[in-house]
Amino acid sequence: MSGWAPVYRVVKRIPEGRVSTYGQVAALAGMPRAARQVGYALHALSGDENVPWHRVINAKGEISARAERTYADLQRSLLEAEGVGFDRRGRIDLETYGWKPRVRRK
DNA sequence: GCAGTGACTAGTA
DNA sequence: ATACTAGCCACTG
Repeated sequence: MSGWAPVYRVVKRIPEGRVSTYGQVAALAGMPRAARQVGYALHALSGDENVPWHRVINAKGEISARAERTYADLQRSLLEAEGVGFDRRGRIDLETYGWKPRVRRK
């Protein structure tokens, strides 16, 4: 166990049907420049933890790709089950977005 | 302690 | 809009 408790606490605070970004979580956890570490922390999650890791996405409003694509698909399924909508490009719909993405959509 | 790595971001071309 | 680059910071070997 490492010092990721603040990160997990913040992630647990994300309401159902909403999403947050790595950078936002990092900032709220007190490590504004450690967005990458947030991803690492979630990856290190055993799964038994009660952490809604699927509500954390990148600044573009998309699900970040990782080694195994199956987990990305699972994340999308979990979000859709909570009522989070996706557009054709795989972006989260602004309706369910907690804040605006940094990049403009087409 | 140094080098490589990654579920990130912001900037530039 | 996409592709590449440079910072970023904690973990691993």
